[in-house]
Amino acid sequence: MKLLPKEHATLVEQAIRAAQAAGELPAFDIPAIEIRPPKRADQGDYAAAVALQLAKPAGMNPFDIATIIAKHLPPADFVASVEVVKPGFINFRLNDDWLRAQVEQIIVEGEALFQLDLGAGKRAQVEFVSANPTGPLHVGRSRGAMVGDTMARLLEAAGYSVEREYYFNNAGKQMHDLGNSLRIRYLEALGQPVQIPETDFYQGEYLKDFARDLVAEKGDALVNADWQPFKEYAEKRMFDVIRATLRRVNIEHDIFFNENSLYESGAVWDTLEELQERGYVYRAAKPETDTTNGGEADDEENTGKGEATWFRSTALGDAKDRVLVKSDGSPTYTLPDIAYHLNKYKRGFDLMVNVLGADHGTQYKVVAYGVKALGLDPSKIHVILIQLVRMIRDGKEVRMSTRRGDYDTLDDLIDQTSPDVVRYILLARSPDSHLNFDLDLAVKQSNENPVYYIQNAHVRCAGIFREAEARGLSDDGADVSLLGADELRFLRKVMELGDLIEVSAQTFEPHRIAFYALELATLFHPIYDNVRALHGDVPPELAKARLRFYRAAQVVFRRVLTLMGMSAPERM
RNA sequence: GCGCUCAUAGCUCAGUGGAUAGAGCACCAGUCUUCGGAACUGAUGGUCGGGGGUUCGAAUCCCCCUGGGCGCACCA
Repeated sequence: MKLLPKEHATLVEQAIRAAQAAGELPAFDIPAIEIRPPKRADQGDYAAAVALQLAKPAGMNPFDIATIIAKHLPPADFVASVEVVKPGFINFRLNDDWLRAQVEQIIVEGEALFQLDLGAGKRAQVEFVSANPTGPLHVGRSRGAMVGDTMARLLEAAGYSVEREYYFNNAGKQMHDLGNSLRIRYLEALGQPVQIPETDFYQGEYLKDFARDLVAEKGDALVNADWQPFKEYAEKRMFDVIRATLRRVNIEHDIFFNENSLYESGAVWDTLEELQERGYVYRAAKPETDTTNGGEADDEENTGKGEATWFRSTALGDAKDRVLVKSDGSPTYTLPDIAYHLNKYKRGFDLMVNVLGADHGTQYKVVAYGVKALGLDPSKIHVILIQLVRMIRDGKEVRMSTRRGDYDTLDDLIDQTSPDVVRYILLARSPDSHLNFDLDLAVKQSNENPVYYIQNAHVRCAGIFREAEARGLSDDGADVSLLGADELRFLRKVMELGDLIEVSAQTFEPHRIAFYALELATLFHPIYDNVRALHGDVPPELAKARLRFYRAAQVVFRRVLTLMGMSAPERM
């Protein structure tokens, strides 16, 4: 399938070169030529503003430049006409016959529609979710889950070979607290008098369930055990729950990477050593430079703790140096984080995408400094920073807290709505934008909810073919030249999908596909009303051509829904 | 206080320096004697938070201001 913006850009570039060779345009460096569909239909299907950009370097009137470019444009099968307009726009109009012929091409490509080779031979990794298994996934985390998985799908569509990775830590204080919390619940389940601690305790109902199961399995054999066996049991059970939840929304990670393995392999200390060799490490009771307070104020937090090991990240532009190893000899989270990314580089990915919550905004920069300090190319990593989700119910914000157990879990949310609704709502927002998840709206199964609107387009196509089959009608050997203006309008939009995949993948903006899907559905439904295939008044040949069109439309909706990790239902 | 980020229709939000700023929902008015029906059509609705600047051209880039969110640990 052709990427029309690129195709047009090539034509324009060739025209500029030809005009320069003919002496009609002066010599200048040809800029990147941007071609895009204009906002209004009377401005053509694709437009180039390059003549306006060239006015200064060429020292000419933009309209004249555009006229000269248009004169030198080589012919192309997809172009019907070219028009030069007022300030200097070059407007292209697609050839209708060529467009109609795309119906067959769409059907041929099927589920691989607009599969690109942008990342051909390249390996990409997307790290997302990465929640420690201290509880079920809650809604706050799940936005990153949908964005990450959709990002992975788009990269696959762009031609990358993609690995999905989940990074977690089962060795820290959180997991210790989890084990201890389960221990208390276990004793409680055995009928022993227990005191529920005020702090460092996970209050979720799920631990009571685990405790009951544990009693059923082992009886009172663990009465005198410490937190450790409880932690191991809880971790295993928790991961089962988390993976099952993710599977419900079509997410499956290829690799679960345990931070602890970086300690077991020695990678953490190797990383420190390498940073040291490169001159980025020093030991001191205080940072060498403290740009936050000019080194004047004697921070209490920096005193009386002895010597720590510091990362001289200020040498790379950081606001302050960071502690790598505390004075008690244990590393901070920063060091294993850097070691983890070093590990990723060693695995040879060409591209690494990290999906993180906005609360990690500072931390990822420190990791980037670490990567740079190790002599690696930080531009291979791209971070998608996700703003937090606010749950709104009855017009009011619902606060979430993992510890107190009164949060809305992703499972709850799926139960109340559907996997597809959750996927779409959490995807259909720019990552930069705060997301108000209106629970009341999401629960509603009405046309206020775009998910149904989009999926219904696919359902309607499927319905047509159920009915056609019942009537013994076929679209074999259809003459697509009979398709009209409505269908052409839809096909024009379809032709934008390839560019959308490319841009989304390159700019790491998976939300674009969600808006595209809605636009496509908005275009489709009126056509479905107008362009009838099964109505008695429609001549057989025309009916056949229209069926062919709907077959292509169904392919497109299935492709788009699949890219979003959603189902393409046959009926609703 | 410092850093990052956001502010666009009543609400929720799109908008990759280009032409007259868009969509969904809500609201209002209609359509289908319901074919395939979570459907369709139309209307209303905007000083793009405010003020400067760069540019032939700014919602978009730069600076200042106002107001939200998040971060500023030898926690993760």
